[in-house]
Amino acid sequence: MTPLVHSFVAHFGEMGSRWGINRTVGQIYALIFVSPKPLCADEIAETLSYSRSNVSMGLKELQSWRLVKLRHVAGDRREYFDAPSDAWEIFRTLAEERRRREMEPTLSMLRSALLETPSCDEDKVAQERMKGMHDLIELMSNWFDDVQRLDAQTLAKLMRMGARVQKLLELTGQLKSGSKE
Amino acid sequence: MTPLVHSFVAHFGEMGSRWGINRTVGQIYALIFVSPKPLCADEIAETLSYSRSNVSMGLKELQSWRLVKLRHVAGDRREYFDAPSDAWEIFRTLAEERRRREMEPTLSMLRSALLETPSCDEDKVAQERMKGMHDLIELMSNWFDDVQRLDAQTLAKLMRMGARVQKLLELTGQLKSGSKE
DNA sequence: ATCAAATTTCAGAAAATACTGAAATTTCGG
DNA sequence: CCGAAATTTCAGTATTTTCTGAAATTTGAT
Repeated sequence: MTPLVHSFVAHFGEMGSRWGINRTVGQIYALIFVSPKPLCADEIAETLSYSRSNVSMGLKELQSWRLVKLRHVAGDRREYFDAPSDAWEIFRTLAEERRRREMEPTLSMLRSALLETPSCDEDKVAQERMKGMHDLIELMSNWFDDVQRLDAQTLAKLMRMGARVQKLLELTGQLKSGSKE
Repeated sequence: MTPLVHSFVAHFGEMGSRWGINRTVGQIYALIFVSPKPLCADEIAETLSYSRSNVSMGLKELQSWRLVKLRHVAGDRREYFDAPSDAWEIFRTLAEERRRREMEPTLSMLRSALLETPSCDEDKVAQERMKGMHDLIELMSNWFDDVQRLDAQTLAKLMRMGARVQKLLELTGQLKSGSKE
């Protein structure tokens, strides 16, 4: 590993826990991400000094996040991995997986909590707050879904507009009020 | 704790680790969030059966995330806590803290990695990939910043538009091409 | 300033998580 | 199918994180 790659890999190892993955998984991903060619488990284990089995589990985890893709090299029985290098694709994948793992379970818990009949004033207040949380999470979740469908270019344009979208929205409001609906 | 509140609290405890906080912290937050009145550390420790010191550390953590606010009750020396109940405010706070904790350190690592002179072809490829990642994170980071400044109403409107924003953008493109710039 | 109530700190125990190596299983070329 | 190469599983160990209780510190009413 060159010093440049080493520092990148080390950083991903350190940040791993904040991102909800562990050190090994973070480092494996970083290594695959910057590698010019697909890597096999042995190379990864060797480079990072982790056991072959640990790397195997890490790769499974990364596949479950859809952050690495399995490749086959002609005339080689081993499995090779590379990572999508398009940042937008990665962002989409992460957003989708996080929604699935971090938002959906809560949404479904909130949905059933909101169906309960409150048994006291305390429950009434609790349900009101849960309702607020539920509605926001649902809104965000649907928004993610919509945004997934935009192409990278449009998405980038939107982001670059940033707060100026507000102006656009005001403008449309005016247009609309003078037309249908 | 009523069964309704209990299930909400338990869920936050379980999800905690996916969200980058621990079980105690998740449960303390959930309890404060749905409580009709501010709670003090003793009440929380009692309700959740955690030690007073654990609750103290959990509250510190929640304060560092700006998810709970310190209150004082007249004629009582103890510290009471409540949580902002406006979902948008919570979202803003979370987005801002996550950016600070999860994106900024990586952005600064990437910035310095990109200043290095690549020592070989491998480094050249690595830097290209890092550049892609850097640019996206920076774009998102700035976008968050912009979005922070929008009021809840505008933000909600934007989200509800979802993918239809694309139409709006196309429209503006047409308008623009017929005007300045 | 005093002192009791409240909070925080921190060392060590408990629990959870990550990691390894050996064994089991799968895979695929012949 | 056979068997070597590759991958996965899993029980046990190591490490990290969380949690507690006792001691130290801070706070604020008197």
